[in-house]
Amino acid sequence: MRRSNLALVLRHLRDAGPRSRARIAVETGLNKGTVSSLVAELVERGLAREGAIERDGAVGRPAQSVELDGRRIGGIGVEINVDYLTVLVLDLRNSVVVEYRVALDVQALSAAAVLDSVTELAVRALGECARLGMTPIGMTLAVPALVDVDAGVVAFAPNLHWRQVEVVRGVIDRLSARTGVRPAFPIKVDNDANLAALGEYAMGGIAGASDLVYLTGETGVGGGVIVGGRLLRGAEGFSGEVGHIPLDQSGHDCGCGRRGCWETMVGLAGLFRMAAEGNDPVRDPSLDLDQRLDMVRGRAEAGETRTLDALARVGTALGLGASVLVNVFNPRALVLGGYFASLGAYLLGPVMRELRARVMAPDVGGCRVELSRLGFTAAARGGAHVAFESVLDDPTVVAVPSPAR
Amino acid sequence: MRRSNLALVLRHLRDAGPRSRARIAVETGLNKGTVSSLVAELVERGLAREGAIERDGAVGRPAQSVELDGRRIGGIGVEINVDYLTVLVLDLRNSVVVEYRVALDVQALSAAAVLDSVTELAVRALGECARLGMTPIGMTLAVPALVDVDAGVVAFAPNLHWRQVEVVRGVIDRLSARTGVRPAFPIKVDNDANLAALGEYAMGGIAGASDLVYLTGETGVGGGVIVGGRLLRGAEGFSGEVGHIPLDQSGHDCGCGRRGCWETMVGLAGLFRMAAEGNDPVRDPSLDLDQRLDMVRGRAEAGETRTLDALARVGTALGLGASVLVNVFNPRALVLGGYFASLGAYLLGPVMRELRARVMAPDVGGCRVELSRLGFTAAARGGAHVAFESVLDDPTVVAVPSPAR
DNA sequence: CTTAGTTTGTTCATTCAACGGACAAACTTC
DNA sequence: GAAGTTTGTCCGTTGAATGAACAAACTAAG
Repeated sequence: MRRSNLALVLRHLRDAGPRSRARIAVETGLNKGTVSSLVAELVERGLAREGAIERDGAVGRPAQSVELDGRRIGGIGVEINVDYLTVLVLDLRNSVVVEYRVALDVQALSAAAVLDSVTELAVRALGECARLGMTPIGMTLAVPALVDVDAGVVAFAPNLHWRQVEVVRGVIDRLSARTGVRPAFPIKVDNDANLAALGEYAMGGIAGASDLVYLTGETGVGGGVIVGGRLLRGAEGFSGEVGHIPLDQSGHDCGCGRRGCWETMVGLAGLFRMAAEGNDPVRDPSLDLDQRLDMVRGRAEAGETRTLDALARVGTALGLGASVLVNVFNPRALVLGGYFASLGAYLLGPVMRELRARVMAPDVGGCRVELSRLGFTAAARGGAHVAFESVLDDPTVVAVPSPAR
Repeated sequence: MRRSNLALVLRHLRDAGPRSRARIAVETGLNKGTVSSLVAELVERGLAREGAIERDGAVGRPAQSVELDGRRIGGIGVEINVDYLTVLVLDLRNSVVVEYRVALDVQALSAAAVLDSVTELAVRALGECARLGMTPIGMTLAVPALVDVDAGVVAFAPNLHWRQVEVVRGVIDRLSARTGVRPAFPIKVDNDANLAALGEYAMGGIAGASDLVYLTGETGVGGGVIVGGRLLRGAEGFSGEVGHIPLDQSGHDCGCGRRGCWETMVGLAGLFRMAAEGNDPVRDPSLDLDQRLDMVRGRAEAGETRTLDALARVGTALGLGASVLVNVFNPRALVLGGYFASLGAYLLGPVMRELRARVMAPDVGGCRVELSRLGFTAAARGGAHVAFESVLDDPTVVAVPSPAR
């Protein structure tokens, strides 16, 4: 009971912002005295603090504002992707406190070597946390893969060439070896699109939309879905496989062995194929992906017809597939991430046109289409954020600091 | 606190079956004394009762079994479909207590006339409840339509030719007029496939599978999805629109104005088109649907090639579309209802073949495919069942009967 | 047949935490 | 300067879960 009311007040403080005890009492339906006691405990645990005195000219005694104190605890998010690692620490207010990003050719390295690098960055981040007086409360790794979340194992990551990698155990062992103690916080792995969807939900442009579909354009198409404020995982954790919807039987061959899968139409390979001839540097697989994308963007900005045409076709195909998801989920928002976001200016028009034409519910079912503003940090942010769920559900997991010496 | 623990014990009793107080205490983590007190209150409210004394040869004092007492309260489910009405009363243990079914050409009648008939049947069902000493606890109407659940309004029901029908208000007004008092229980409307999905979840062959996709084959294809034990509704309640996934651009024209929608391939019209020539009675729209379906089944049983071929093609198309949903949701079960269930013997093979070929997760993601055993009562059962959710969430909504005179 | 051991379910004193009301503090308004 | 308002704390009351003790109803062993 105490726990759930502590959680209630803490969540309210986070969602509604700083406010007086009296106002919290009215808004949560709790008693004033109860709120005082709960706030005192939250302050003691370093999760809340008193802010300014609101002397705003209203009659009566001025209110002593109470606000979220994020600085005492940190959530750590790690993203392992094809050519980079990101480690990022968030405070309870979702501000980025620490961010490291290093280029790493993950495909060329063994999983063990990659986890070594991850550990390296994590140790640096933990050191920085300690310096700032932050207690790390949890760490989540985002991987573009089918992930067995409960076991902490990456089952299959085609783009990393990983199969059955015990990520959680690997990281725990390495951190223990490096620091001499087992990490005191929980460590998890999850699919990158899932975590990015959570990141968008928690701190993106449409934060708080409790039903949203996140699509990320990379080599393939990744999907993450929030339903009723909770991440859709499915019975075995394999949900969100949207890339292989068969939308064009006469289309191109897909890596999955079939024909005309959605990702052959809207994945990066599809874009490059449509945008340029075979000998064009845009289609040179030895070049850096970002570089090739930049070339596409440059040509589009210059008004090159073929490029614009390719983008329009990708946009139409994106809208076609998105309409399926919008019909099925009726989300409040559709968030486009990955390269869909960086080339969004050219895709949004066709996407909206398709959605308007194909979504059965009136006015696209009230669904807004947004470009991700979190860019490539969405997954790491989502990962860092999940650590806070445990605190938001039960604030007593944050220990009361031992009395001053 | 009291409420949530009452709910905890009641749910446990329903899900786990009859058992002693001591066992409930162990299994719920509550104190023995607390459980005694909670059970006493549940008995007082007529939701539980003492059963047999379990003298099963074990050492120690024999256990006094406690079981769910469903008989005191009833949930009412109504299904309004193209050519029939069903009204059905369920007790808390999901047994059918009363069931009425009448043929009604809903398309030919005004919405007002249909609601009159619904009221007629509901009054009969309420009378029967009273005779059995049952208190009606809620009533839900299932309609094949886009429904605004919060407003209690059918927004659009193409097959009934309804648009913006205030169903809930209409039924409340008519019941009030007929009985002289406003109904004391909440009345709701919802989409039929949604309610059927809930019915399958609560009492179908795979009851308790907290992630399931329900597909019903009728004129079109209806979809209902349970995610994490809760019905997927979407931001505006328009989720589950699966019939218009564009799977065959070269296909037939769809009523929605586009081409090659999934339901042109697997809806009844598609089946009849593939199974017979234009002048065949199977394609005579003036005949009864059930009759035409019986003809198809008869020919299939007789081994007629063209019919079997058509069923195989429908099965393949069904599996193709289902693979999209299984990839997106990764459900524990896919339940086929409507005509998919009655002709399931001929569809299951091709469906499974497609799923195995197209679902990315290993072994179809652990998804079982089941034919609905609730048949055409699934939606009404689901509707009757939703009334119990409020009791299961807060058992105090069932009043303590006033002391004996 | 008696005694010991086990399990069930109730009773009761204790404890935890929310609630309602009283009240002091700190303001504005008249 | 008095009256009115709003905030936040204090404190006695209340509702409900807990733990321990205990009676009841059995089995098992000698």
